[in-house]
Amino acid sequence: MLSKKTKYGLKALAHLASLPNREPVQIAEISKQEQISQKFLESILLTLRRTGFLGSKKGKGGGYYLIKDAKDIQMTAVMRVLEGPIAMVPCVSLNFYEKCEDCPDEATCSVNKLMLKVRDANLEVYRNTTLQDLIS
Amino acid sequence: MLSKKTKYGLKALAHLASLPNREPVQIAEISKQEQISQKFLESILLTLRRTGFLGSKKGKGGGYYLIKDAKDIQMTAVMRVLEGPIAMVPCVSLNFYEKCEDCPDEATCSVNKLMLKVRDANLEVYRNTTLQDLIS
DNA sequence: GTAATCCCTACTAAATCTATAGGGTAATAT
DNA sequence: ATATTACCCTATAGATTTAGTAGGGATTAC
Repeated sequence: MLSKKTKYGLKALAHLASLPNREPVQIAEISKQEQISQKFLESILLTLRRTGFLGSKKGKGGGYYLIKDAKDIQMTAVMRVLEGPIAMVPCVSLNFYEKCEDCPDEATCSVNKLMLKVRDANLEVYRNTTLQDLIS
Repeated sequence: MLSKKTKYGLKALAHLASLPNREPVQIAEISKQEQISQKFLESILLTLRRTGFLGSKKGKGGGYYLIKDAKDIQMTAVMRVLEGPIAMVPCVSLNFYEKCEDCPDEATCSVNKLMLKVRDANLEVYRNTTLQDLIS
C-alpha cells in the first residue's frame, strides 16, 4: 500500500511542476488545492526540500518551488525519499541491502527469487518515469 | 515492505513444491526447516488451504500438501491471498477497485498515472511467475 | 515593527503486523 | 475403544508504523 505521505508528496510535486513558472507557492495553497492536511503537508515538503527536490523562500510571498526541471526528476529518487526502499525485502535492495537472519542461502531462496524480479520491474518503471510524465 | 505472512507463506509453498511427492507434511516440520513460528505458520497454512492452494490430512501421518502442480500456481493468486491487492492504491486495482475520495479526476491524477504503470509491471511479473519458477 | 510564511521538535491516536494463548475437533494407529 | 497425533478456530496483546496534531521559533517583505 502506498503511504499517504508518498501520495501527498507526489501530488505536491506534480502541482508545482504543472505551473508555468517557478515562483514560490505557499503550503496553504497546495494544501487547499490538493485537499491535504496543511501540517502534514508541511512536514512532507520539508523532507522534499532537505533531499534536494524543492527550494523554499521564507517570509511574505514565500513558499516552495521546484529546483530542477520536471523532466530531470526521476521517480526512483522521489520514491526512495518518500516511500523508502523500492525493494520489498532488504535482501534484494540495491541501496538498503541487508541479509535476512532466517535465510541460510539467498541463491536458493524462493522469496529472494520472486522479489528480485519484482524489484527489477519496479525499478524499470521508476527509472523511466519522470515528474514530467505525470502531469500533462 | 513484504509482510512476514507473505514471506512465510511463500516459503511454505516452495517447501512443499520442492518435495518429490505430495505426501502430507506436518506443520512442525515446515516450521522447523524454514525457521517460522509454528503457531503463526499454522494460521497461514490454514489460509492457504481455505483459498484452494493446499489440502490437509488430519490425524497421525497427517499434514499439508499441494493440491495443484507447482507450475500451475501463479504468483498473482498467491500474492493476492497473502499480501492483498497487487495495486498500491485502490483506484488502480483490478480486483479491489475503489475511487479516491480526495481525487477529483483519475484521468489527470499524477499518482494514478504512476501507480497504473507500477501495477502493470508487477502484474506482468506475477502472471509470468509460477511456484515452479521459484524452486529450481 | 508586524504580519506572513517557512522551520523544527515532540507528541498522540489509530491502525496494522506479528505473533501467542488456549483450547476444540477430527482422523488415525493400535 | 482409546490414546495420540495433528489440524481447526477465536481471542488477545505487544510492537511498530502511519497519519496526523500541537506549539512554538526563525526569517523575510513591507
